[in-house]
Amino acid sequence: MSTVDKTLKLLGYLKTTSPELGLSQFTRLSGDDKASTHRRLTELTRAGFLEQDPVTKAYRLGAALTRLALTREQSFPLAENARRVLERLYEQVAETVHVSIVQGEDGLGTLAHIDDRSHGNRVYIEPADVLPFHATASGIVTLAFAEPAFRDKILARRFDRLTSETETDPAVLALHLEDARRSGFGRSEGAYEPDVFSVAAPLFGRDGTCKGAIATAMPKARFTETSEERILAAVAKAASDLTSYWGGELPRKLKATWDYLIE
Amino acid sequence: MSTVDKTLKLLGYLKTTSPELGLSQFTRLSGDDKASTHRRLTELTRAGFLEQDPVTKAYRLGAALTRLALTREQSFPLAENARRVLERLYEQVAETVHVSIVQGEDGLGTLAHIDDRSHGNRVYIEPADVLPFHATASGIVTLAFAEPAFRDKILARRFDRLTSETETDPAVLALHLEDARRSGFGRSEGAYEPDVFSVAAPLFGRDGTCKGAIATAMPKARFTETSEERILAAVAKAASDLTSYWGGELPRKLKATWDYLIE
DNA sequence: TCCTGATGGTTCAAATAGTGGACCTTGTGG
DNA sequence: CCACAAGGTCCACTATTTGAACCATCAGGA
Repeated sequence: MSTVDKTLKLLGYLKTTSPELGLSQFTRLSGDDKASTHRRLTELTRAGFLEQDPVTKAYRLGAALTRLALTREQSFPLAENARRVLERLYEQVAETVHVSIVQGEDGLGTLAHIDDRSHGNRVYIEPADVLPFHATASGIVTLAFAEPAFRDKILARRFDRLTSETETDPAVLALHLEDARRSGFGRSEGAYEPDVFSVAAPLFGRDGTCKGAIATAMPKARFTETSEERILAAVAKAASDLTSYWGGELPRKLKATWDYLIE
Repeated sequence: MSTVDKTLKLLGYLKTTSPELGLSQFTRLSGDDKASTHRRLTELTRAGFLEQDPVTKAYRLGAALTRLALTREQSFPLAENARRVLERLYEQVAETVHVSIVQGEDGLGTLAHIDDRSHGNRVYIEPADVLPFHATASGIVTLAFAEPAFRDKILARRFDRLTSETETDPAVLALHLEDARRSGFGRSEGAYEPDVFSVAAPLFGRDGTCKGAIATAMPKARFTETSEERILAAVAKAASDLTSYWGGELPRKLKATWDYLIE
């Protein structure tokens, strides 16, 4: 493994659950010795990828990342396109909608969302939440269309039970993935939050890989046989649009599957 | 210079003006040989910091950056805090307001903004624009409070004349910086866009350095002697608030200067 | 008071990982 | 059909990275 790899890997240890780490913690996590870890951290800090708290000496993610992400966003406006597509989708489904993208191996991070404002009983998005792969419609469908190697790595983990409906058995989850691959949609019925129903469709980037999902979430009661086809069609259309805005393409199979929905 | 440095430096060559570069272009820009450059690019691609277009073979900034920036934003919600403070500021000045942060050596990138919706004659923010240091209120005040080394590096450049009012003489710009340091405010009178007046105040991060500026922009005619003090006070208050939300502190001198405005 | 075991940080000989000139392949324009 | 520039690869040589041992500081305990 190259030095650069080892150095960049350090950034990955900083998560929302542990946004600041000290030298010793990095050393333990990486399994390398303290001296090398320290030099790597110093290099990242010099480059602006990390910032060091002058008092506690702890390291956190730095401004250079924001800057580069901003540049990326300006050149290839993923979030802006997402927002545009979400607005159209929201007009059609009148339920909370969101676009989330893969965040390492933890789950999905929300890139953009619109909260429902038309119903009394609505679903809120907590934008800081990381959506777990196994318990959300977005997670399931993303995994279903992800690279096999990545999928296997995730499926090899232990899954938390978040509600009484959460599926934690890898074998059953694999069936759900199979189902998502067949239909093009991920579904979750209260697996993440009780009583919340959600449908998600995959999004693909320029390199053809699945980058995340677009989804809508609503109280279970409002997902009826009457509304189902309308909602699925709207979500599929949105996923197809956003994928092409992102410069990607739907896999041929998926396009064929959705043919009857997006004409 | 370490390998990691050389590798990370490659990311810096991707800007909004050249969002995609090929191997040869990177090689020329870095001055290194092709083989090393190629290996570095490959490593960055593997780590997700770059993406390679499968057809053109060109490299662009990758999804890992968005992911890490998202994590940073969730842990230390710079943009969210910015938006909150902007809303308060907008209520007070009822003009277009924005927060922009240093983007390498090119200028400032806009992190959040609210466009005026109360006047017929209003100023629009183009969020993709990079605000040059020499021609905007935000740029001037950021430079004024930046590290001397950084300031000198920027001042050593050639400046473009964007409007008939743009100042391009480094000596005169140095005086403007002096002025901004004294008052705590940067000003621009049509130097970026004709007829647009703007006032900006500096923002400081946890490490005590100036990260960017908060500003309001309006048609020249609406910045009058009557409105001036109200606007300055609101901007100063907003800068002070946002700085402390960001975990930073105003330099003691500046705090004293603004004392009469923010009590 | 003086241990003990954390923390962050530094040193330098040994060894590993990075370097870059030369080379291959493909595609475009003349 | 050639020349040139593009992306990419090879491998002997060498410079950078490595990590055990080191120091300084701090907090708690006997």
